[in-house]
Amino acid sequence: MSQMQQIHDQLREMILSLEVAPGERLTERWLEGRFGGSRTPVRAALVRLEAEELVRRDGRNWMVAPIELGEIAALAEFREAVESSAVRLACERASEVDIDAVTELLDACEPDAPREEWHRVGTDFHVEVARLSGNEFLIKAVAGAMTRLSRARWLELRTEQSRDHAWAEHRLLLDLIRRREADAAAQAICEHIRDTRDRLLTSLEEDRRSLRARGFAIVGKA
Amino acid sequence: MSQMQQIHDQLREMILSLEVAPGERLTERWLEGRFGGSRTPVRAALVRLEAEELVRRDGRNWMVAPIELGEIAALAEFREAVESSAVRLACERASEVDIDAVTELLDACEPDAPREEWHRVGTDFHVEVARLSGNEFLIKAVAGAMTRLSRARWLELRTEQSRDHAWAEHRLLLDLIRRREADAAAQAICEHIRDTRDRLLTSLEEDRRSLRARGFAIVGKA
DNA sequence: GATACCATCTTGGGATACCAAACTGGTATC
DNA sequence: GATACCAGTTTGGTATCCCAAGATGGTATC
Repeated sequence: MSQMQQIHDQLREMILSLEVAPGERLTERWLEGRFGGSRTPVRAALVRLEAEELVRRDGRNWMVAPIELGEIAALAEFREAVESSAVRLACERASEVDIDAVTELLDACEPDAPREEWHRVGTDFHVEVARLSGNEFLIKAVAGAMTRLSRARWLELRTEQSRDHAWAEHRLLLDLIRRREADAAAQAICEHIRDTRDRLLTSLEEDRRSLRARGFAIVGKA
Repeated sequence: MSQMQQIHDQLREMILSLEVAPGERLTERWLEGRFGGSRTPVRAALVRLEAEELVRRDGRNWMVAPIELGEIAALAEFREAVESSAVRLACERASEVDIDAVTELLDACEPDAPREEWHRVGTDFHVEVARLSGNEFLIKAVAGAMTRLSRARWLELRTEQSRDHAWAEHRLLLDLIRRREADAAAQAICEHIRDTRDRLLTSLEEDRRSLRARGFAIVGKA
């Protein structure tokens, strides 16, 4: 694999895991030293990450994309559009075995699994459901949206109840798809998305001060 | 503006205007000579265009993205999801003056306007309608989808009737938005999208042979 | 005549050197 | 004391050089 790929993947991981703070400034020379490549692959990686909107230009400089509260509401709206359509198509097209595979994804998450695991599966679930639609554009749109939400979801302090609640919604959704109840499934996912949005916004708004103190740029208002 | 920007914009224009053929191989050194910059900005521009999926890797080489027939059907599905939601939100949120502005966009296109003009307005219309939703993600999704369709739309031989037909559908849609009839408007745009898809696929399938002869890679099947 | 192999050339990947613009800190002047 | 200005430093933008891998074409061998 090329160095550019490696740098891209590593920096991406650092951003998503909040190892580098949202809003933090990045210099090409620091990254050069950090990853041991020269500026050429570093810049290529930055350009790619810019396209994924994980990194942004601030004048002439680079910065890690801040978390924008206003974006979370808009993203929920977008997800409703895309995911409800994906779910409807999934009801028409998904095979039993493919649906079962997604169910197993949920089951694989033990109650005492580490937080990383829950976070990852919570993201992957939506992408995998989108994949049941068979439409590449819907899949990519969902994957992109979940990436954008990833850091906010990580910051959300999740109680065991709210986690169980979300998982119950996931299982309900899969059941509806399996029974090919398109309208109900679409409605279920829309409600789930709105639930998530509300929990995220409440949580971030509450913790905004302390997150700022950790150097995280949480900007805008819901 | 930086050279990278210039090269990016120029090459993008060349691709969208079919000045370079879909599927054509691009070498960094050729672009270097063509645009008068060095390889560094050329490569940065290519990476950006790759992110927009106008350019693609073919092994280690670069190529102009081919036109894929299978993509057109999937894109129509995606557009239905995104644009119908955008239109519904537009019915809730768009101001009269904003709707009027989009109407003027259509009116500005004289019957004897050059083909480029019709093509551009036909694309912009959908983006501007999406803009009425006020949701950045929906706007970007529509803009991206229209970009992906741009070259296929250009290749379509359009009769004056089919052009008038499309324009009538556009006007109908705006009227429905103005009257805040969300369901009807959403249905109208879905029908319009399906009409467009059918016309595109028919046209491309028919002309496939001659387009191939011009060196255009039209791959896959609908 | 076909095929396997080798020299050569092309091409993208990466490293580095240089430049210009922006920022920083300090100083001198009002 | 405030402000305007200047030198030094940092940083991204660009050009260019080197390298390894892959493509090419020609030749020798069977």
